[in-house]
Amino acid sequence: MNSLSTSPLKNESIQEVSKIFKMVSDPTRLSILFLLQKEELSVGAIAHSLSMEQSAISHQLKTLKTSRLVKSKRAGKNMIYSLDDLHIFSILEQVSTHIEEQEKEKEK
Amino acid sequence: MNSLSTSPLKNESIQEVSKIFKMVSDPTRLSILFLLQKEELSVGAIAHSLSMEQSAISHQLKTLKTSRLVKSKRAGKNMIYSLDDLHIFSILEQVSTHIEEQEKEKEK
DNA sequence: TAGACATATGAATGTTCGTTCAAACGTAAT
DNA sequence: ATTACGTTTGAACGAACATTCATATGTCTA
Repeated sequence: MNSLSTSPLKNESIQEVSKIFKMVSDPTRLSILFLLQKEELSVGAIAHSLSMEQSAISHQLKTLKTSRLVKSKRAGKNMIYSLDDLHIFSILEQVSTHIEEQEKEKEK
Repeated sequence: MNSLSTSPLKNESIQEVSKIFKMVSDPTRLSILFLLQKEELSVGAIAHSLSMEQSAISHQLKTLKTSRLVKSKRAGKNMIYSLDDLHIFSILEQVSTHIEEQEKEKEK
């Protein structure tokens, strides 16, 4: 695929960029990232805040960790998760702004 | 879900933001957007450039159009597609930068 | 060490999604 | 009108994925 690339990115990079986007394309994972932007949290705290099962959150945290977007540390019985990639947030904020501008357009 | 939101975005907005990210999380769609950043192109030209079937490209262009990321105009037998949303590109560029920085980290 | 609590793991399920194939549609030229 | 070309459309297939359930692992306390 993409044998005649004219993009500014290498073809392998296209794959990596899309992987990053895939991580934040799931509402649950996106919500987790927004929560962690404010403060580090345990799995249970995230699950409670999102009204979802601990297992589901744990699974998603694992994928986020594999993608190096979050990191974890143990605190007694709890596992505390926090953002491992702060750069991702300038991106999230930019998209949020994007959305807000489109909302305003719709109202016209 | 997310009944006790502490995020800076409304819960409905989380859904919308993830939809945008979903659009650019597919390598084919992402490649199309990068191609169109350079110049407007027909369906066949995109398909040839990516070494994919026209039908597959056409399907993806439809979803991109529905999401208002691209627009189309007819030129004889051809349909010419171009970007409809320029804002999305400052985001793509930012992620590209993000990737490049991570690549450098890996080399250490 | 036994029990309770927090988290992780793996299998199973249902759904979403990208691609392919075949056929239809639209346009231009002969 | 018929043919050729470019594009679209819809059904079908298979792969990817998010969630759930049951179970296992790890940690603290009594």
